[in-house]
Amino acid sequence: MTDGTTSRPDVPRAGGVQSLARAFGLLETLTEAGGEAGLSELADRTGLAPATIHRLVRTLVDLGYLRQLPSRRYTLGPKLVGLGETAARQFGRWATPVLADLVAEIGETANLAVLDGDRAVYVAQVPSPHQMRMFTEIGRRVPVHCTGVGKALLSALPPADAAAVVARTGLPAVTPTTITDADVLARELAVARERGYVLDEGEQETGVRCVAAPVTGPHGSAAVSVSGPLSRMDDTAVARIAPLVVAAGRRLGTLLATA
Amino acid sequence: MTDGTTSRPDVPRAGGVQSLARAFGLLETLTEAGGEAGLSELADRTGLAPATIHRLVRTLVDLGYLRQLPSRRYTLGPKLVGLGETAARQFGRWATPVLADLVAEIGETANLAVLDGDRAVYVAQVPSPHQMRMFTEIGRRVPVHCTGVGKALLSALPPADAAAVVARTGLPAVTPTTITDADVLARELAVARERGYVLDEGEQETGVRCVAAPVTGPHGSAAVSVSGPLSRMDDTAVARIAPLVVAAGRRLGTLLATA
DNA sequence: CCCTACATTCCATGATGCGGAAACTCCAGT
DNA sequence: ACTGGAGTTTCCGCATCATGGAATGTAGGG
Repeated sequence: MTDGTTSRPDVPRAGGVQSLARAFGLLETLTEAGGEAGLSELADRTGLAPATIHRLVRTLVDLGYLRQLPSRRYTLGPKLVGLGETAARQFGRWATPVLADLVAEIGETANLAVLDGDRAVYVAQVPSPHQMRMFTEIGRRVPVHCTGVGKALLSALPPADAAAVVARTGLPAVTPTTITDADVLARELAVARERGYVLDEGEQETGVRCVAAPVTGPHGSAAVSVSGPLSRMDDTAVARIAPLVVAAGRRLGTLLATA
Repeated sequence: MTDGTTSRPDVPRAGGVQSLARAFGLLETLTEAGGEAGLSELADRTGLAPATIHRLVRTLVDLGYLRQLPSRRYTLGPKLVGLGETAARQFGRWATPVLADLVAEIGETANLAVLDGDRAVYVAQVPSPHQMRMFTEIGRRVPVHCTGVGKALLSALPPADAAAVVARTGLPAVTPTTITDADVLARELAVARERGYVLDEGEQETGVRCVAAPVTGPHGSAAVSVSGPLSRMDDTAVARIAPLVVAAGRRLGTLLATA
């Protein structure tokens, strides 16, 4: 280590335990590599010595957070599923009451999502009492450019950062109304910043309309959304719903900072 | 690695990177503590020096895997949700085709679950084409004593280990048919080991019948299940379904060892 | 207001993780 | 079958890095 190797640009502030930062870096690298990778692939991607990676990865396998396939490649292990679920439930604990209030007032499904990397992850949900309702799984990761929560999360970011996320993920069309132009999206985000909420007009699933608002917090921010079928979510309904969603976003922000 | 010292629940087994083992131990401790804990509580539970814990925990906070609340207590962070979801999806990738075959043959929802700690976690699912179908979220953790997959997982364990799990979790009644006696459960597990599959007779949700079989693998084992409403899952149907589920369990076991 | 409990920072110590290089394993080519 | 090579795993000496006791800072409770 003769040169200043602590200045790794992609893994910014590693002022803590290096082996830990490296191990989690490996987990993320594995994720980026499609959830499965060999040792040398990890070495190439991270620039670490194979021996070092092997020791870290071996430890993770022993602990059950990684699995080694018979092909000697590595995959994320079952214990991570449990941890992730507990983490999601943790968020849900303080968010669910607020979401439940929203559902009680509005009658449509309410969701809470956080930004993880370049995707939005649903961390809490309260379903609508209607027969026909949205079907969103907690823990599900969705693109940011075509979802209410995704756009709300982007609107809370500095425009440059939001643009960077979009540049990385691209804007694949999921439905006919999906926004596929970065400039159009940027303009919509500007509007969203102005009025405090954002609409999703069937951009991920046809016939589903969604109102979303950011939850401003200290660390990574979050977003609330309410979504339902077009038949119930007409313009009048949206006008009534939007302020409620924005208010819920504020309440959640306060909770997140206080609780 | 064939020595039987893996039965040490509190201290994970050294041999790897200690700071890593300790950090993940802290994450697990945090989970056991209800998802939220202060520094000294973690110190009490783990027996580590506060300074050591603080440094590890600080690193995890910086990395986004832990959140520090304004009360200075710690919670699981948002990044764990994403990792967990990716891990679950990873399992799903190779399991889904097999589950889809099951659904095609049987017409009922098929699930795959793994044992995580003392709970069963659903890691993959293919829903039935029927209107009325099971509603299981991926990543959901359910008790072992009252679910098909749970009992199948237990049946794959050595009887003593299965008994230990049940002793820790207890047998709370969820429905009128839930098994609440450890001996009755032990006897049913013995039968299951014999014939290769296990039934869930509305033990977690009334009116739902479920056929489950273990997936024997090298590391932690898994379990497949098929579940549907009593109206469609009569005795004749079960007799037809059971061998298919057992066969799927074998196929998945082979895949898990080969893929 | 002081006092106690808890969280955080400091710092000398040596245990612990590091990585270059060698041994090994699994395949693919001939 | 034999050989070559890419990828994986083990070895081991060095110094870096994590460690934890003690000191300092920071809320809440009496």
